[in-house]
Amino acid sequence: MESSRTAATSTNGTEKSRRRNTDYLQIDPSSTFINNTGRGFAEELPENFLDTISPHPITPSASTSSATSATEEPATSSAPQLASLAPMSMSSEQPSSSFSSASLLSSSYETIKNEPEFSGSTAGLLSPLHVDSRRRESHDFNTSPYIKEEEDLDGSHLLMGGIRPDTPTNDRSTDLGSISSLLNEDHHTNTIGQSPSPRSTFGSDPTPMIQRQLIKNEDGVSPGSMGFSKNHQGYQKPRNGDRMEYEKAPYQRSLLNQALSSVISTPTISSSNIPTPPSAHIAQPRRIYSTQDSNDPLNAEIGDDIYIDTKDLCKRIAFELKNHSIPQAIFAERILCRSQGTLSDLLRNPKPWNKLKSGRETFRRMYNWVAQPLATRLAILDMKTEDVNRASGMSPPTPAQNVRTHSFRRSTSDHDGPVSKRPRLVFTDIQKRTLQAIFKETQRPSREMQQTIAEHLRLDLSTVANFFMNARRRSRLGGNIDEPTPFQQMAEMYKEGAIATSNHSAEQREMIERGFGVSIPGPSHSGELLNGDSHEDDEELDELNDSELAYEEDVEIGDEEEEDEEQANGDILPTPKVEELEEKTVIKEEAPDDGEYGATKLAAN
DNA sequence: TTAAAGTCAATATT
DNA sequence: AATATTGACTTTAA
Repeated sequence: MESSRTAATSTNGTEKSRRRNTDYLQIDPSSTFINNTGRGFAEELPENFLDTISPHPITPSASTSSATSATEEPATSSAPQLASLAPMSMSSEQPSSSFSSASLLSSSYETIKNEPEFSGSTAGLLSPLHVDSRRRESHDFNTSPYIKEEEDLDGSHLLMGGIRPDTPTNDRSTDLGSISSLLNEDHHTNTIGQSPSPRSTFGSDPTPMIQRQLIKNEDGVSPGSMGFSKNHQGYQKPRNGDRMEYEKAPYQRSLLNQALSSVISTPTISSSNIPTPPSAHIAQPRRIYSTQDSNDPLNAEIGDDIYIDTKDLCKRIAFELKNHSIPQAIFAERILCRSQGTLSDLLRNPKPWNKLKSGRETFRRMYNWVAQPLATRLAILDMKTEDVNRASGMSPPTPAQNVRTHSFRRSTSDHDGPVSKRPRLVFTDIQKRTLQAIFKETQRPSREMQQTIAEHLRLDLSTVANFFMNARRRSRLGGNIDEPTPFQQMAEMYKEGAIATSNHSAEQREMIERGFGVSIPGPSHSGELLNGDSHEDDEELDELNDSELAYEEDVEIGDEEEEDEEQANGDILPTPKVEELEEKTVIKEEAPDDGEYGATKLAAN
C-alpha cells in the first residue's frame, strides 16, 4: 500500500493522500485558530510552552541525547530490494499445482481465465513471495483468492532476504532534529529534517497486477451480474435483542440447506481445510488436519506458508457486507468477535499479512467466512459465535481478547450498579495541534520531553505517551493515501450505482471486477507488503504537510515569549502564505468523490 | 518496564 | 442507523 500509494499519488490525488495521515501530521491551515495568529494558544498554553519543550532550554543534555536517539532509529529496510521483487513475482507465478483444490474456491469465485494479465492461471493468486520454504503440503487454503502460498519461486527468495515477516518495521526514523531545531530553524526549508529521499524505486513501478474475479453464481446470480445486485438476499436483523438464534433466519434456512448440500457434495471442500457448514458438519465431521499441526488444524498456523492478501480480503468483506446489508457491528461481533470500530479500522487499513502478529486470526476468520457459500455466510450471521466457530472451523475466537474489565472506577456511591462509563478524553484543539506539530518533528520524544509536553498541555504523561504511541502506529500503517480504501471503494461503487443494479454496462462491470480483483503483491504492493513502513510515504507526507506544520508551529511560537526563543521566533515567524497552504490543502473541490471529504476533514480539525 | 500490536468502546461523523 | 475516529486498555515481546 505504502509504496503504491506513493507512486500513485496523482495530481488530484493529493488531498486524498493526506486524508489518513492528516489526522496526525497535519494541521488545518484554514482553521480560524491558526489564522488568528495563534492568539488562542496563548490562552491555553502556558507561556514559554515551546521553550520548555525545547530540549535546549530544558534539559540540554538529556533532551539532546534523546533527540539523537530518536534520530537513530533503525533505518528501514530494504525497499529497493523489494522493488526488484515485483517483476519476479509476476513472471514466477506458481504453476498452480497447489491450486488443485481450486474447486473449492470455485464455489464462490471464479477466476477469469481470459484475463490478459493472468492468462489462465490461478497462479496469479499465489504470492510470489517466498518467506519460508518450509511449507506444508496439505493446505487447501491455497485455493482462496486471498491466500497465496509462499513458494520458493525461482530465486525470488533471493529478494526476500529483507522481507521476512518479521522485517523490522521502522518508524520513519527521520533525522529530525530535536524539537529545539524545530524552534530554531527555518520551517519553510527545513520543517522536516529528513530531506525527501529520491522517490523510491517503487514509486515508479506501479504495476498493479490486478486479477479480476467474478463472483460465481452462488446465489443464483449470473456471473455477468456478479451478484452485485442489491436485491440479493441480505442479512436481516433479528427481530429482537436475543439474536443469534439459528431459527432467527428462516429465510436463510432453505438457502442454507441448499448450500450445504452442494457444499457437501463438493469433494474438494470435504477434504479442504475450509470449514464446513454447520449441518454439513454433522453429516460430515470436519476433517482434522492430522498432520503436523498438533492442535486445531483448521486454525493452524497457515501464516508461515500462506499469504493472505488482506487488502483484497477486506475489499471482499466490505463488498459482502454492503451487498447484503450486513452492519459492520453484526459481522464484527458475530463472526470476528471484535467490535464494530475495530472492524471498521481493519477494513480501512488492513495491515499486510506478513506484518500481522496475533492479528492474523481476525483475518483468518474473515477469510473463512467469505470462503463459505453465500447461504452459509448469511446463516452464520445468525448463529451463536460458538456455532460460527464450529462452522467456520475455527477455534474459538481468540479469547474475548481485550474485553475491558470495566473495572472502571465506579462513582463513589455506586456499588454494584452498572459501572460508570469510562469517560473519554478528547484533546482540545490546541492540545491536538501541538501534539501533532511536535510529532511531526519528533515521533519519539524522550521521556523528559514528553513530561514537559504533558505539563504544558496539562495532560498526563501517560496521555502524551499514548498519543505518540498511537500516532506512530497509525501514521505508519497509513492507509492507501492515493486510492480509496476498500470500503470506500465499495461505497463509491454503490453510490454510482455500479453495484446496485445487475444490468451494468460493460464498463461498469469492468470497474467492478477491477475493484474486487485480487492484486498480487507485485512491484508496488510488494513494497508495502514486505516493508509496510516505507520511507517514501512518510517523506511524501512530510512534504505535503511541511508548510502547514510550519505554519502552525509558527503560530505556537508566535505565542511564545520565552527568552531562549526569541531568536527562534524571529527565524520561524516568516510563515508560508496562508493562501498557498489553503490552496494546497483545502482546494480540490473538483474531485467530486472525496474532495469534499478532504475539505470536511480539514475543517473538522 | 517499555514498546508495539490488537482492540475496545466512547463518541464523532455520515 | 451505520461507519469512522481515536485515547487508552490488554496482551505480547524484548
